[in-house]
Amino acid sequence: MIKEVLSIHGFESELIHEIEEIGYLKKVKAGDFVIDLRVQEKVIPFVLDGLLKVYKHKPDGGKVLLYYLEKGETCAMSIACCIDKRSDNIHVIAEDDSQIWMIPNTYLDKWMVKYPSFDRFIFNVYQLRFDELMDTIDSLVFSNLEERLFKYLLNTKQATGSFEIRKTHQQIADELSTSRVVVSRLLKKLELDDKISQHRNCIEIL
Amino acid sequence: MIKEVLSIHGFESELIHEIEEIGYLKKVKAGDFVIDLRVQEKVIPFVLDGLLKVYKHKPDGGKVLLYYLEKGETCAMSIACCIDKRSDNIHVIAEDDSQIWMIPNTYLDKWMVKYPSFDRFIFNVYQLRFDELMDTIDSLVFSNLEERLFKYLLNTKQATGSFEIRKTHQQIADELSTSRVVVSRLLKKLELDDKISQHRNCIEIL
DNA sequence: AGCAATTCGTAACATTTGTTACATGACAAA
DNA sequence: TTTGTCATGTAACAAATGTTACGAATTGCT
Repeated sequence: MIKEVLSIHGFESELIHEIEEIGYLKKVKAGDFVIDLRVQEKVIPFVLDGLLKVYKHKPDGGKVLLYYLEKGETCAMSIACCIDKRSDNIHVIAEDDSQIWMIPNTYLDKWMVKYPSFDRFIFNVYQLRFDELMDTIDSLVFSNLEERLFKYLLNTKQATGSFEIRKTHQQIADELSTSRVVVSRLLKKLELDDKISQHRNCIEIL
Repeated sequence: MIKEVLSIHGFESELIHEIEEIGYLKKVKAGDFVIDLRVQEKVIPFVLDGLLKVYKHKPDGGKVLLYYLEKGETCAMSIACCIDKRSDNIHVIAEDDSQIWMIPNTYLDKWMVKYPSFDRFIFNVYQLRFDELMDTIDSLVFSNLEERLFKYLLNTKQATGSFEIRKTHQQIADELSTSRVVVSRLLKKLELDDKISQHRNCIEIL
């Protein structure tokens, strides 16, 4: 499983071997905390299977979904935090049951120097997340909530690979950092516009 | 001038030499376009002197300030765009009269492979801008306009090194992607709270 | 069936932000 | 000084978003 996922990135076999040696497997259930960068030890999560969510949050409890982490991906936030030794207000939660290969941060620097493929990989991770953050900013500045909500639904469809999104209005409100009532109101509007259809605990994208 | 600025980053002397050979100086006046990533050729701007602003904008004309570029800094957006060959909706405008060393994008990849210090430098640029984008998202999601405006003023004070901000309400509105009337309203509020004092074309931070 | 908990719909209202219109004051050029 | 332009203040209103409250529908459990 690990070999298969790692080989996608064209890592040297020696690097793959090291990653196998040094990392460890973590299995989580949907909804579990994977990493809380405030308190836990610094590790890089490497998604072997499942789906994770990366949030930015405030001390007081408010939070907003930044992006999904799919199979084979890893988290630029974690890397940024590890390298800077900063404790940013980021946490990672499992969206589905997932398997994650955890790599202690102390090996990052070494591997970047030692393995060109790893250096390249980290660079690409930054590129990818940079793009996503730019899209996020775009939505936040230039879109109203209705558009932002719809983009969120499309994004979730993309990440889960399903036209049916099994979430409550409250959960969606949490991910967009707004209130349940507002989400209900806007979803109703989207439904009237025939962009979605709603069932209990489930939104279908048309 | 170039040598002095480049040496801050601990570049190898051979790299400095290459940068001197291949780049070229561009002088701009306050308000000038430095780069429009939609149309112009791909280059990396390296600020020798002055102050630049990096915007994200929409096709229809709306725009928002992402961050300032100070002396010795360069732009992660430009790099991301160059490497991806993407045309992101980014442009760079001079805040003050500035001198910029322009480096054609074709040398980026080469130098990253050839010079460890350059690879490291690019990596650090990403780190730095990542942080700024995270702060921007933080403000957009968790703050109201008044807070966002005040943070903007503090940020500008930081970048310019002056307690006096010589901008009109309209200019500020453009950078925050809102309207002049709203900015006037909120600045009045900040003035009543003794956080700033206002003069014509000038806001003083207290 | 009866009950409790969850989910969703909706109304009524408050607050924030955006828009339009116009008045006032400052400044510079003639 | 006079005139015209620009920057700011402010009112009145519109639209978007947030909040509180409550009722109806669904689900799961006993």
